Amino acid sequence: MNLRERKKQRTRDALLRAALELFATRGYEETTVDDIAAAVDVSQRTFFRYFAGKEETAFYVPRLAENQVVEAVRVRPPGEAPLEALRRAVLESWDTINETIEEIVPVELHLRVYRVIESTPALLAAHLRRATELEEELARIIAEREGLDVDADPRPRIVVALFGGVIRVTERLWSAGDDLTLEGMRQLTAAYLDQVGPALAGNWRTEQSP
Amino acid sequence: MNLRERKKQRTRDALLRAALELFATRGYEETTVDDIAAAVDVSQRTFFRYFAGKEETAFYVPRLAENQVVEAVRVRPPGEAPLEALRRAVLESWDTINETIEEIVPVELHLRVYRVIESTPALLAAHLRRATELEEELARIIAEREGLDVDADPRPRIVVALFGGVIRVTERLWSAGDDLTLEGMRQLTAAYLDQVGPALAGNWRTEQSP
DNA sequence: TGTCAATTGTCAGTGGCTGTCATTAGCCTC
DNA sequence: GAGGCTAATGACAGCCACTGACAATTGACA
Repeated sequence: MNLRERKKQRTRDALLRAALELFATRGYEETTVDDIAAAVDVSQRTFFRYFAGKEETAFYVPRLAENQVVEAVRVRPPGEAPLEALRRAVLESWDTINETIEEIVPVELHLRVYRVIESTPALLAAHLRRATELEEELARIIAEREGLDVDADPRPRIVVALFGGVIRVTERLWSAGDDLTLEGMRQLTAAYLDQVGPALAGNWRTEQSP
Repeated sequence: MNLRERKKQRTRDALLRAALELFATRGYEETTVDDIAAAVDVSQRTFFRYFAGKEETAFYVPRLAENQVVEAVRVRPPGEAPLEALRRAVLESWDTINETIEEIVPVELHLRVYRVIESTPALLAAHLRRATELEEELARIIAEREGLDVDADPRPRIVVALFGGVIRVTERLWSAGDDLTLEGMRQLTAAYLDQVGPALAGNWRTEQSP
């Protein structure tokens, strides 16, 4: 790796870290791109040469996690039912996500930024859009597993929509709660996915939820 | 109603219509607030006194439709299963949405704008965020119907997440297709909601989807 | 070492959006 | 119906995200 390449890498890392640190402490809207650039001592223009926009820095780490989930789903044995495959893939990939994140920024910082994403309208909106793109990708993978055509059979997209919906609900509840650890998120997700069956079964009033 | 009030109403309507017309023909990003203001012959500042932002104009009509759906769910007889109540509420309220829209703008214009929303990243993101807020509201209504506590029992949110997910899928498919009528949307939604059961049932490979 | 190409900084400009203040226009009372 | 009051508007200045263009710098490589 060149000196040039190394320098670029260092600038990129520095910008990313400075941005996330500022978002986590001061808030997203309260942080200007000039602030970030100044923290790393480069021009504002240089920031935009590394990131397409302020948003991109906030979603850099989450994107890594998402990619990992997609890979995990791809690798699931084809015998499993779709929802089961999705369930195992998330829970499993979150067991190893820690290291992936820590290579870039402290996990603790990432979790604080995650909370900022959930509580900042503009970021939440962007997050949800990314999520639907992810769902489309997952639907295609599921369809392929089952030997179906995504555009002809609604079922892959429906299952993925259900799954994605549950994930979003847990994300929101987790970020609003006070157990802001990866383990807490994992448990909440597992618990909610366990409730999918009961939620879709007959009469709720006859049986209490655990 | 005052002359003053009437004038305000006319300005608001004119701004809204001008905005939607421009979005539908030229595109959202290609339309500046100055363009909209100029079309109505008011200052840009005045535009921002009527609407919080450019986005708000794009979502004015959709918000009317959403409110109608929420009301329809509220009014559903408590005997119905949650998912069934949601299903009937949407399909039913879409039967009468036509008139509600036409009071503000031509339905045809609204449908064109809707397509712009789905194909413009920034608008799609905002739309999805609004949708999750709507889902939260629906979850509370469902919970109340069933005599449950939304924050203690995951099932209301899960059902609503599934429902919302299916709606989003159909919205996307509809706007990407070529039958851009309310009736087409209605049928697509009904068809997809009918597939929820099959999608969640056992082995997809044994039974073909209709 | 000198040449070439990539990286960066500077500057100017656009578009969304906000605060401020003076002007205008409808409203209401005497 | 004149005049004072208040709400609506316009004009202006400014912030922030983002982009294009061009010049200056800096690493790469012969």
